[in-house]
Amino acid sequence: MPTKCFNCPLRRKSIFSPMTDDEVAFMSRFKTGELTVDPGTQLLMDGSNSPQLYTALSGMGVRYKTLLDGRRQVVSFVFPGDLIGMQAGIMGEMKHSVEATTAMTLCVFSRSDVWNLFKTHPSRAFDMTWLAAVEENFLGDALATIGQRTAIERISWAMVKMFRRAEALEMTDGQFMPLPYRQQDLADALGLSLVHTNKTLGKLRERQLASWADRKLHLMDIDALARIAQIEHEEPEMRPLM
Amino acid sequence: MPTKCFNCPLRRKSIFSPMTDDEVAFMSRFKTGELTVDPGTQLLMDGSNSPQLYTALSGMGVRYKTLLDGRRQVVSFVFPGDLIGMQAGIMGEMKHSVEATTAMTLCVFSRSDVWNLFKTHPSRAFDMTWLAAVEENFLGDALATIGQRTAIERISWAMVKMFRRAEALEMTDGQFMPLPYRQQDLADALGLSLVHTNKTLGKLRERQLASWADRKLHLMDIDALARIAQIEHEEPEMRPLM
DNA sequence: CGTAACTTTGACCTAAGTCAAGGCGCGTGG
DNA sequence: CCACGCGCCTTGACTTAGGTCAAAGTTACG
Repeated sequence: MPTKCFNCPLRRKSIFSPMTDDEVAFMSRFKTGELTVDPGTQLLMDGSNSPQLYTALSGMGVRYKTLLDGRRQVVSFVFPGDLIGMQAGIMGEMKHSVEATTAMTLCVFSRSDVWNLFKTHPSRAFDMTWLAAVEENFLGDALATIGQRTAIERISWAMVKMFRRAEALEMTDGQFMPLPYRQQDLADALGLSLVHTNKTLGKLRERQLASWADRKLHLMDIDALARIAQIEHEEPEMRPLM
Repeated sequence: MPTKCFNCPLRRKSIFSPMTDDEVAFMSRFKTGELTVDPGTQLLMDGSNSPQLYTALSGMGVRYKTLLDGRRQVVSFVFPGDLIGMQAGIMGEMKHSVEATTAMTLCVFSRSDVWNLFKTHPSRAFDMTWLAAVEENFLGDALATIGQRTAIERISWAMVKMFRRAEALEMTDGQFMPLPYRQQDLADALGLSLVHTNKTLGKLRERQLASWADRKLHLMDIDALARIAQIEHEEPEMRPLM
């Protein structure tokens, strides 16, 4: 039985900007269903013009691009609350693929309703654009990371970024958070080889800064990691939820 | 004397989706002025909450992020028709800086009118989101380039991408296009050192594929470059102009 | 209990970075 | 009008971070 938007568990998290009753009611109508998928499921394919967009309710995934010869770039990790498939919703075609890493449940929206959303609910349209801007900003940061930072800086950066996201979503438990990916996924996200990623993770473990095993990430010293990665301290910003 | 939107020279280019008379009229009101700047001018600063957004009418620039210790990542090159400062317009604060490389003229919009645009002109709001999605897609491609491609592939990728953009804007002259940047800018965009960028450009010159001097790029064999970069052939897609 | 999907480790290699010096064109001021 | 300084490009010599290869652990699972 699908969750009704008005008691959406995600919306209560303090990271998400509040919605008016009218907005919630509209989203309830906008939502066409709920989807549950197994780990490994391909949600969206590069080049597809999927008629659906999704908001991740629970579970985690990866977005990635593939070069002709098979090299893979992980573009970002999908966390609960993320909107998936906006490119298809706006531009008509996906430019990357999305795969579920764990089991996921997703709110399903219909692409053809997006235009209606823009016409009748400008505040929700604004929020959707906000999400696009947040994503653009993130990709810019990721670009700076891959383009300029060393391996240990990159990995520290990724851990701090992911941990902060997890904190905002109340997914952390003390110094721990779930991190159900493979080292290969992180390597593909950071433009490093699997072997070098593994060895660099080993260094962080030795130095008692972070350790990642059994799909759990343990950050022992997030400030030290942030210093290594040269991440400035920033308050978590509120963001909309679609 | 500022150009009126209804005879905007840019809008005529076939790459830009057509606008209704009503949309043009609205943009005319949305536009608060025109700005002309000298080469080297800082248009927007990381962290600023500039009250303005711009559309580049002519001239070229760079968007970039800077790490604490000064390392610089060029996020993208600004071409005519690009919307600048949407992050501030939507999220309230710029997350990168923008600098004019050549002299530029820009349409000026007021950030405080953006919300009004969403309320009264959903089609223009949709277009703005489209631009954000295009930019997001581009940054994803750039990420894949820096993360996965070798130096010669990266540079070939950049040249083909830029040349295609220039073609769409009718800025090319046969095999030539203006490219007023320094090698350092390209290096910072691709995550390469200046020296290695220079040597790789030398290789492309030797192999008679591309040569870049005197702020002009000469692409002798764009297909060969696209093959090196593993760029799939794609028709230039129409995009909105703000 | 075998096999497949991941992680870990060691040995070796190479693409790209760093350092340093020189060249070239241009603008400015003596 | 020339020369000196500055910004940018070029080149060569050397170094290194990170890649590749290969093999051995580990865990989960049918």
